[in-house]
Amino acid sequence: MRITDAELSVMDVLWVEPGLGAAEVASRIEGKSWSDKTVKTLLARLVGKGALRADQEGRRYLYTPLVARDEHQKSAVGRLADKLFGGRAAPLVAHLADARDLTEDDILELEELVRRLKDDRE
Amino acid sequence: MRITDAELSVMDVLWVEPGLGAAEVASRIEGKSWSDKTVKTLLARLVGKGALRADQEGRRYLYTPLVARDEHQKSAVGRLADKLFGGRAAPLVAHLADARDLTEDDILELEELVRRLKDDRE
DNA sequence: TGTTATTGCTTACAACCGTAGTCAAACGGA
DNA sequence: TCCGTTTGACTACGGTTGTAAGCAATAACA
Repeated sequence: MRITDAELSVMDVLWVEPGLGAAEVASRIEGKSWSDKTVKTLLARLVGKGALRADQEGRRYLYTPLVARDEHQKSAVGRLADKLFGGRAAPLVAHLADARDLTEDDILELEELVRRLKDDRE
Repeated sequence: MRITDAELSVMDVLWVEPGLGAAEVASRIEGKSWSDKTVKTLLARLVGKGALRADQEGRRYLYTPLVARDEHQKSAVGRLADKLFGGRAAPLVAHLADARDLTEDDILELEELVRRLKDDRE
């Protein structure tokens, strides 16, 4: 399931705080100056494509993600790897290192991650 | 500059073999059964957005990338990192490892990459 | 020389996306 | 009870994307 950029802003809110109503979601969107109508449209589209559940509560709905953020991140990264790098991981990471200056911590984290990957494999 | 999925198929051909004419590009596209009209439209759009150069040769054009594949990969990966991971590299790689089973070789390559990153930094 | 194939240019068109307006029902307060 | 406010449903509308058709010029072939 493809979640568009605009929709992602909405999901970001609900991943952090599930079960909000439309107005609450709208008020928590950062960086955009969207009309609440816009947010409602996005909510409706997300419900339509099965990314959110809408539970009626009185005369409004509370929205909850059906797709975990984790899952979405995973599938988006996987798609990019396939599309641009024939599914190969190392070149992707190399380009990432090039695109974003990695901090000391990033590198340590990566090191640890690679160590874990190696261990898991044995 | 954003290159769409369909456009990417065209770029992929020209990155491997620059300076082809429209018909040649069309014949080298893999995995799609596109009319040559479709390929021409995509070529024109790519020229329009400055991703390709069109050099007239007789009554046709030869197309050559103006954007290096490398540059495109880098910016796409960077965009994804920003959009989904707040620009942080390590979680992206972790999700990648989760999304695609890494081979022994992938892991060794990653290890080598991390080593190089560390060395560069000192 | 008349016809066919090729090429680029222009146009099309439905689906999707970002952004939002209109409308009607219902609730909450004066 | 009347009115503004909130909410969801429906509709809109220009731009982008995927996919392609139509047309006119020209090159190639019979």
